[in-house]
Amino acid sequence: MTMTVSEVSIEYSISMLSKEFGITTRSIRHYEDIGLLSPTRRGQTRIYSAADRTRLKLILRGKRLGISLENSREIIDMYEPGKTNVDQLKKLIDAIQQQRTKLNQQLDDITKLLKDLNKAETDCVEALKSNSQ
Amino acid sequence: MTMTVSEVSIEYSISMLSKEFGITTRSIRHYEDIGLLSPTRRGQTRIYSAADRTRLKLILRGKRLGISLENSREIIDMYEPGKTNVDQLKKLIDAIQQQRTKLNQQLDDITKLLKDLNKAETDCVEALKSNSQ
DNA sequence: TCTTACGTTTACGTCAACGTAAGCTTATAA
DNA sequence: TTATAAGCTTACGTTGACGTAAACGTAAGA
Repeated sequence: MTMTVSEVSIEYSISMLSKEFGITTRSIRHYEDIGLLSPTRRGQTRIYSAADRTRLKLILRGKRLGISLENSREIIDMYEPGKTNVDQLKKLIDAIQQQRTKLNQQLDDITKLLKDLNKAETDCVEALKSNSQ
Repeated sequence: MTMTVSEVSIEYSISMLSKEFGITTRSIRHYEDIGLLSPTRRGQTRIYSAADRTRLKLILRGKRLGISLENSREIIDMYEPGKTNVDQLKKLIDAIQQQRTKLNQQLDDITKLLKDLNKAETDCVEALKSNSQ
């Protein structure tokens, strides 16, 4: 059987993803347990698509921002508005606005913390200088 | 007994702080349990100073950034370099740099997430428009 | 053939960050 | 004076996000 390039889609094993992102396979399976991922199977073995990999990437980005897995699911689902229902769309827009508010708060927190760190560092450097004299 | 204004320092009760920051008194006591706060006492009752309140503020800011209480303690302690030891100072500068790296990563994550949210929102609005026609 | 690597499921364990009583004291308002 | 609010300690419970161990299947290389 022959196969053209267009028929081949990218696939990832669980260990490939765990190595790429520096997490354990247990974590990846856990994300599946709670319905955040649903890779296809070849026999029992999990096969991850490029879309699955992207979802995982989004999950990890959320984690770095202190977003719970549960909330990550909601956020990720925002990107795929397969919901034609008007009420659901309005809810989505509302949720998006809330998330934006939280992110802006984080932005503010980060700039403040960075300023504090700068101050702390110069203080340290000063202390080192006066110590070496 | 008379008292001049300069003798009076600002004090807070535990419930005042819990209301101001929208957290439970249990949380505040928990932060004390693990050594993040150490208010003075009037009898058994906790009395919080302006400095205590600031520490609490920093803790909560850290929480919004997904920083653990343990790490928050370290970060907060960076601001008070009572350490004259050169090694400790160098360690501090190193920790500061690490924290900065993490924060910059978060900054990047946030801008990306905000972009995604904008896209998701316009998609929603579009869907609403085509739905109302 | 045997071991080594990678995959699987099931299930109990753990750690952080509190929640949630229970049972007690003290102060102020009705 | 009673009850209502605010404070306290002690201690067990809970939730999220995995860790860890057991017990097993499958495929490739020495």
